[in-house]
Amino acid sequence: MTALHHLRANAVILSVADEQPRVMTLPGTSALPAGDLVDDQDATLELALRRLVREQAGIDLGYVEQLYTFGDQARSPTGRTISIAYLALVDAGLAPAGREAAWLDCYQLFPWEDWRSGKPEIIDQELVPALERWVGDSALRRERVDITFGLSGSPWDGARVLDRYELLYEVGLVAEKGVDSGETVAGQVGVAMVSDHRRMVATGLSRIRGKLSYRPVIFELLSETFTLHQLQRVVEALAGVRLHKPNFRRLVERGGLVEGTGVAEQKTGGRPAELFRFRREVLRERPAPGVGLPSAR
Amino acid sequence: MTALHHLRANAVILSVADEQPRVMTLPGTSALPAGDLVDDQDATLELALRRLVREQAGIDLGYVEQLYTFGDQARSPTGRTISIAYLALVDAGLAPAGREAAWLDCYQLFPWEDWRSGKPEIIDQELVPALERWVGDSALRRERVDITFGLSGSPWDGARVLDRYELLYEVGLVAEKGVDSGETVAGQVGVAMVSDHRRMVATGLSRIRGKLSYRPVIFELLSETFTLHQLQRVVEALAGVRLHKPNFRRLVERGGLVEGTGVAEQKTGGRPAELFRFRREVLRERPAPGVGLPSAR
DNA sequence: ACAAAAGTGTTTCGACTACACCCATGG
DNA sequence: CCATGGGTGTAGTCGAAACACTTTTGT
Repeated sequence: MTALHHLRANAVILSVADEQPRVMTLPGTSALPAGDLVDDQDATLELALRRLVREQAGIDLGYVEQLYTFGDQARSPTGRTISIAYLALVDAGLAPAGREAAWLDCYQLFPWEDWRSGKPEIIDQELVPALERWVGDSALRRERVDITFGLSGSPWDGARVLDRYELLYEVGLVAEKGVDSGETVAGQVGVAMVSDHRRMVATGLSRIRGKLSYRPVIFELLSETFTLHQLQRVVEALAGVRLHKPNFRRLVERGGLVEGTGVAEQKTGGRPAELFRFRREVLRERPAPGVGLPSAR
Repeated sequence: MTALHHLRANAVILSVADEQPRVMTLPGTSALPAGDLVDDQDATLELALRRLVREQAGIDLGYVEQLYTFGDQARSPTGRTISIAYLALVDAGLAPAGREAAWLDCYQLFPWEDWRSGKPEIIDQELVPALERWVGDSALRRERVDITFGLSGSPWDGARVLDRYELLYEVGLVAEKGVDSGETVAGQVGVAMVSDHRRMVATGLSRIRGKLSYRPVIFELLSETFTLHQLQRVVEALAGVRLHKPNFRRLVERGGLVEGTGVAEQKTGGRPAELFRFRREVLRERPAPGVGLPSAR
């Protein structure tokens, strides 16, 4: 009656260090922290995940949300594997590294997602030609590629990280496809991860890019106090775009998202900067407080 | 090593008829279509859900997205029950009813969510007094209640359907809590459903209310052509608020979301209205096309 | 005629953008 | 001094909100 299902939990743990978004992996692997959900010692799935990460990586997670449940993998004789993926955000200052945890640069996984120094070359040099071949004269494929990669006059939508990964997967441009199907295609892009872990990271990046503009999640990645410059750099790292400094300052200050502490940070490389902190009251004042990226509408 | 997990899929199937949002249930019950995921005959979980709904309710779903995976229920000796909930939207015109499927008014489940005729009386008459008692002098509870229910000057955020249900659950104001814990509290609100199905519907309503303003999902609930009045009524039904007619028209037309067909609908009760259709090209033009509700930022 | 619903014009308001510019510190 | 980053002013643009109003049908 009830079949055996292999149930796993996976953790996409993100932080930003040195202006790079990065995801936690198990040292020496390209695998996310993950484990079987074998018993019922935890009251909730989220608590099970927290325990799992504590045991595997020695870190107590703060912000955690459920990401997505993946169940489409190749089947095993004992039944389908179901993976419940969670997204966690940690302050780079508190994030461990070394024997227990390693960190992988997200833009090594998705080089086409970092537009901070302009349009990534890989798009026009490698992705577009391959995508064009795949499109052929299919109008459906044409529309999908245009929307997903912002071609033919469509705008680039930073939050479509997952759509882009999935399209590249279908086209055969990412290594996992070759691994899965046994065949290898020339010109694969980005660093691969085991199983469908890169898809999970793409899901996480999509989620947080979308959420930046309507929830103050960004402060989960920063210490208690920070300069506006640091805040801006972290937002830029995640969003993958450069922002206009004077306007960014006003948006977060006038938006009531932060408040000055009166204390100044000295080691800025220039004039000392005031330290700010997240202004919690904003949650009571505005329905959807976030940092507001260009074309968030 | 691997434990037995009871894995189920649940379907929150929404449509709007007679200006009321409603959710599909199995006839004679207050249960969502659901079933065990027992074998691997389906390539993906979503396909398994589609088959399940076809078999149980005799309907082929169109728009489907994964909602959330619930796993916190009371445990059984054979292991935890994991429920993967999906959200589906169907055009009221195509939706069946009768022996195979019944429909339950969403605002019977959540009477406090329908603000189309002003603030629902149940809020001030029943919810607020009970919530105030629960708050006591806890600042944490105070903040949570204020944000969730828009008290003490905080704005009402339509998309927080789930937050509100979960808070009422914790406070003991919804019947499921009594069912689960064996105790009953006086003054429970809204129609209950079996197990955690009402929570799933709340999750679905939250999701779609949030999505209305940045994805053109509303058209999944309408037939091929419609008057702007019909469109507005469906949006209002889901969002639970009245909208300003002239501005609504312009928002969807100038926003490129719809285009006129030149054909007129006669039976409007007044002047004939032009029939419109969804303008698919908007997907190529704008990053996040939606209907734009008041205070969507 | 009048009710009911469709549909248009115009003004105001506020949010975000872009551009130009000044300030304070370290080397 | 000048490089680096901190920080401010202001004008323009665009979309949304509010209000007043006209048009076309059925009864």
